[in-house]
Amino acid sequence: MANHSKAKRGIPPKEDFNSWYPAIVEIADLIDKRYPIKGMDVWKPYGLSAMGLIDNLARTEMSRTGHQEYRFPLLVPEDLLDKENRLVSRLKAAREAGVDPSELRFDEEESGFKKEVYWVTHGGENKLEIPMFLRPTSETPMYTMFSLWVRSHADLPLKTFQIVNTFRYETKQTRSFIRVREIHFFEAHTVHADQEGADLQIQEDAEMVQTILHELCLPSLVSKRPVWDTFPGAWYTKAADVVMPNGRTLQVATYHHYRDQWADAFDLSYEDPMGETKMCHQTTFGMSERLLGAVVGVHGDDKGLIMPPSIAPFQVVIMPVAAHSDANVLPAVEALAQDLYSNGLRTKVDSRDVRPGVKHYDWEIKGVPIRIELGPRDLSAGKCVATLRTGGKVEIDLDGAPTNVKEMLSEISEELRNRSALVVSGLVQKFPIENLSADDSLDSLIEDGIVYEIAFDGTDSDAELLEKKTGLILLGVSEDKFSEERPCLVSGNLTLKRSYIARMY
RNA sequence: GGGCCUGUGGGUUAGUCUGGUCUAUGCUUGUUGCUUUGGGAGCAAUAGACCCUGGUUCGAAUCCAGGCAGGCCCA
Repeated sequence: MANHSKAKRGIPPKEDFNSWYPAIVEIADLIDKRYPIKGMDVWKPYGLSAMGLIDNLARTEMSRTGHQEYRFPLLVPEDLLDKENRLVSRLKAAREAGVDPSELRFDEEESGFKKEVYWVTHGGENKLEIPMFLRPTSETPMYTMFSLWVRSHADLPLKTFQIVNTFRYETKQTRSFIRVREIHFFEAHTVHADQEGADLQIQEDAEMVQTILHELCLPSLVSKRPVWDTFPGAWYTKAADVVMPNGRTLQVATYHHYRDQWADAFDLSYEDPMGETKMCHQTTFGMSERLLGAVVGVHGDDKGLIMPPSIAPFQVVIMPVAAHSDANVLPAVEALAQDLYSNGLRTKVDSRDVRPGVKHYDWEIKGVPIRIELGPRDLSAGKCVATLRTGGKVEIDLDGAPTNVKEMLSEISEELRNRSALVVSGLVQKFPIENLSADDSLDSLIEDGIVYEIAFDGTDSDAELLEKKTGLILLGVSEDKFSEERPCLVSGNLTLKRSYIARMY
């Protein structure tokens, strides 16, 4: 009977993550994938609401740190891209010139977004003189304007952000929230007088990412990306990766230090107090609906989603029970809802005319943290029954319910943090051998779905060997260094650098 | 970039190989009525589909070609 009911909604077991994930995002009514363009899903109210709450976590952080929200146009004229491409190819040339050729990777690709954008070539019937593309990210449009806005040191720092949709013409397999063609994108861009200003900004970004991930109850691995994986035009790139239950890592946030490289390309300079013209230093910080994808993937279970209370569209759902047999039930439910609501809790009353079990299952699938039943029996006792999505059922007094509920919500958050930390600690393991050479066979040693921790301090070609042999990708150098030196997996050099290799989304 | 597979009501599925009683099956969902309400109740009625275009054929969901859409694997 119990098994039959699961099959009804068709949720595959979470063990089978590759089937579970795409099923649950639709069954929980976050999105509808049936729109006939690959990688472009329709956001449904429940999903959009959760995403909006995530956006607000970001907005809160932005406002706390003195960023202002802007909105730039969607279309970018092609000629603006030239600046960006010149910058990228110049940096690439410089890098190749300054580096021992043996350290270079063989598979250097053409940089920039040129091939990955959607083009607008016509206005009505007329072909456009200068084609335009849909922003894949907004450096180009923003910096074009920044160079008009920034003139003096008094204009700095300029701290901006926007939350907009961006577009990438993905040819690879798309997955809801994880790899999409229309991206719900958060991007913060800052301009500073000098490198120190930008350095501090990068620190601030790192803190904001951790604050947001804490709210979402998600652990992460923070790494400085390898040079070849650095954002085009950036001095360096750092990223936070969340380990999904199938052992693949999902990059959920990146922040880039540009130094003055982009400023140079966009003529972004200012006059300092001495009257001298100087180049600006810049940073960017980006996140997307991948945060929601990580929440879904990490916290959900066989029964459905589990929403962290901070972004649950409904933190509490109240279900009247046997309201037909006692006229006092509905008013009591309304009073309780009002009490919770006025105490800042996102509350929903489910008074649908269906059996209580249906309501339980529905809200369980959607991952509502707390479900409250209130019927004649409770009413006479002045109590109600609260069911936690993380497990357990308790009776609570109607008097002072908001305080109780808030406590339970923070218990749920803690529980989610503990659970996700436990899952990750099982998925991240030490590499099976200490020294890797070209002749080693790893087939029997490397386990599918595991993130490996390694000591690595090799060249680009060492990294290439490592990636080829393992079939995994190097995330970069972790913020979290080893406490004592260890030999690099490939080169054998002693190092403190801790790195991870994994299959990435 | 290379290879493979699949398109049947809102969802899922039978039928396709071997063309014809297919007037297209079951489950689920939707709607209506009765009934029921402390974890997916029941009965009845009703609604809803062969991706598109062309071809082969007396006859196409079924075979062929192209298109569109989706999925999988490898680099």
